[in-house]
Amino acid sequence: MSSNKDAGGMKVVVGMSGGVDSSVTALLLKQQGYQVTGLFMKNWEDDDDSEHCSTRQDLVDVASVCDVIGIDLEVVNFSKEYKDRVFADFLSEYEAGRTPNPDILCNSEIKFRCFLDHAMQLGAECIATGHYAQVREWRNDGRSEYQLLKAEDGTKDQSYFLYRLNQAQLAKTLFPLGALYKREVRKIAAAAGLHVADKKDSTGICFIGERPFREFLMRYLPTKPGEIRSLDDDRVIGEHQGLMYHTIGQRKGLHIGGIKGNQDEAGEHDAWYVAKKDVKANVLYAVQGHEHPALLRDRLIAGELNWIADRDPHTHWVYTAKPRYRTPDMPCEIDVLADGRAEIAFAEPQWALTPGQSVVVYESKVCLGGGIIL
RNA sequence: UGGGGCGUAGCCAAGCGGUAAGGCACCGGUUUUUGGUACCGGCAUUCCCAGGUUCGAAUCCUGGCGCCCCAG
Repeated sequence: MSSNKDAGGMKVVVGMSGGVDSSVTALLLKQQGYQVTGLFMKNWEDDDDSEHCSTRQDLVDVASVCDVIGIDLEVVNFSKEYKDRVFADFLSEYEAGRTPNPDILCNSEIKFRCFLDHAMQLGAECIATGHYAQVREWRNDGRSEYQLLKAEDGTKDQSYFLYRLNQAQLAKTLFPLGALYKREVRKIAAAAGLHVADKKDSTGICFIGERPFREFLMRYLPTKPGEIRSLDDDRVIGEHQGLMYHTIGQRKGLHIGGIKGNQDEAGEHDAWYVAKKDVKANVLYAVQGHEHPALLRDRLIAGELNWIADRDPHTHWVYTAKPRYRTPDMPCEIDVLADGRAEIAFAEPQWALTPGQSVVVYESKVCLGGGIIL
């Protein structure tokens, strides 16, 4: 975070979800002397049964936390914007056979755009969220540049989800948890008497929440049955209900059991994994065994690039990159191509590189940006 | 209907007289601010059916039924 900013009375709006992280974020800023307002976003209208709707409880939690900390709470609804700028893309990507990461778009389009703009209208000078990441202002020749850094707690680092942010957005952002470890955050919450101290971390798509994913998709993308074939011999080995319900490297949901001739003497089988989608022919290609070579590739092309510093990375320079969230950084070289795309070559083959997912590039602790795998 | 082989959970499959391995699939959980992966756990009182032999059978015998192969 930009700790050199003077906290004296500075007005900051904190995005609060009802979890420990954003609660402690607000608490810390308040303690540091900021003038803090909590803002709860409701960005998804539940047309669902209430089974998966935890936002009601989340709002109750936020209100309680704000009360304890002693800050004002506001509620906004960006459902329309979320639907138009995040969810529409999410659906069209799935329809095109890719596997998008909606939370990345949600950050660049909602949290750090709609929310940021709204905070500015409220007279705030900056916003803060409970992300585990850091922003550093880098001064050089009288110019300043904002860098996005990994969190101190490497196991919780969320810079991956923030790689599409730009200078203007980072300039107005604080990540007070960036230097803390998760266990410390929970301890702080407990010490301050925040009842969310032990609340379970939330998962699932941001604002939509955890729910049976395939069923959820089916509500928007109708089934379209087709063949499942073995990539190796082109044999038909099953049927799928729609390519969009599967992703590269996926094992669950293929319903492929034992096949005569594909087992050892004792009848033991390796599991099958999705290796390729032929959208045009509506055929899903699968491969047997986690270590199958078809699941490994050492290079990829990425599009829709975003470089946080507004300049391309060096060609033939060794960086590291994550081809999906929560995989270790892998050494790689980047070749920025003429058409706004980039080729990334990894030192080691990567497992199940998936179109639609994001590759995020790092130079040590600094997140340089990234793009979407084509 | 001459000869041979086989019928074990949704699929593949061990067992060949001593009281149902294993894998895949599926389900549940853990991990996780996407999807996925990985990990852990669950999953046949019963072996095509009906009789019989035996202290005891999925395993032996008899008769059905159903598949497959070679002959015709």
